[in-house]
Amino acid sequence: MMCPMARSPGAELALLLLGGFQSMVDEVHGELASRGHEGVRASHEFALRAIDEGADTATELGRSLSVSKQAAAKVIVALERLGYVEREPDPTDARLKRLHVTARGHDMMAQGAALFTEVRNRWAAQIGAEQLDALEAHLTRLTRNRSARTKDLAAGLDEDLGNAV
Amino acid sequence: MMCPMARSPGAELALLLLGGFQSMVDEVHGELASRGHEGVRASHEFALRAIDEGADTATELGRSLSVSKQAAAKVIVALERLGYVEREPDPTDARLKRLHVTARGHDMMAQGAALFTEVRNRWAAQIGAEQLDALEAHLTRLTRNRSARTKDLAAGLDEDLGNAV
DNA sequence: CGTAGATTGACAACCAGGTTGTCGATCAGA
DNA sequence: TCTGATCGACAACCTGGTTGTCAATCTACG
Repeated sequence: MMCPMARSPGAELALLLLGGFQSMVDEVHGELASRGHEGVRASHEFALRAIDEGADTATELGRSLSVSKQAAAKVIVALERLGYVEREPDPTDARLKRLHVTARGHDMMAQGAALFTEVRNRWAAQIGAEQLDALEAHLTRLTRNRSARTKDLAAGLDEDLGNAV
Repeated sequence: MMCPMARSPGAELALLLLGGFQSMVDEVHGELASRGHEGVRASHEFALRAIDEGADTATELGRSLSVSKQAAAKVIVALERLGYVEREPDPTDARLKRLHVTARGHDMMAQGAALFTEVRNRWAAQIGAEQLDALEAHLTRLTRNRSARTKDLAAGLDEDLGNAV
């Protein structure tokens, strides 16, 4: 009763993976908040990175996040409100509103990346760098098939990616 | 643009962990659906297990899931609708409605556990059993502190556990 | 040209899964 | 017996996603 989900090694592994993810994210967001970036969600970080890497319209962002353009639009207004992106009309295509990451946005991205990597380094120190590399290599291999599947669909929507716990 | 979230090894690790979890869950639920258990969510499996392990009232379930009793009540009606639990008034305490897992519920639990373990075995076959054991041991260690923290709060609510992705 | 079809971003409605607050019914202890 | 705690239900709300629809705009073809 005190130990959640024993009994199935498989389920336990799944929980462990989820727990690891949440552990990292909590850690990073806590530190991020105390460095002037409060209210940041993991999805904000990932969306901001996607924008910075070229997904500079709502529809494009939705595509690269494998999410509807409406959902992408919602995170854009959040990012805008937080001061991480700005939106301005495209001079050559009046339908588009071009996105660009602000200085504050870049600061958040840099700090987030550094914090994630810091957590990763702490893990590496605990279990050994080559062990952590091995762990990553394994996870990459183990999820490659599915990633490929999901990526192929591109704007795929019959995958229920939002069903995590 | 095609490769999501490069640039930060730490963020990549986090994504890898999340991807691993989702990969397992998707796999299991797909198979579960094709075996007569459609509409099952990960939360259903975990809640059902908690109920079976003794959390046989709504409030108790909420406690053992670290969630409000109202949220627990919602998953209970879902489980009831799916035929996995039944609810009947407690003869000795008229406030309580005692929960019990149905035969169908036990079947789902068994199949779910078996499928999770099957996925885990496939992973073990791919990366080696002792490597997988090592991976689990590492994740356990790496998340132990946080788990302990979270567990201590018990009905804690200042942790934003729902912030995954 | 001009028009038919795609595409873009906005809006509304909805759903799932959480939250809080409140409430009546019930139990339990002083 | 009364007072306080607990239980389950209900309502309202938030978040992050979905679909459907729409006017505006581009684009390619006749």
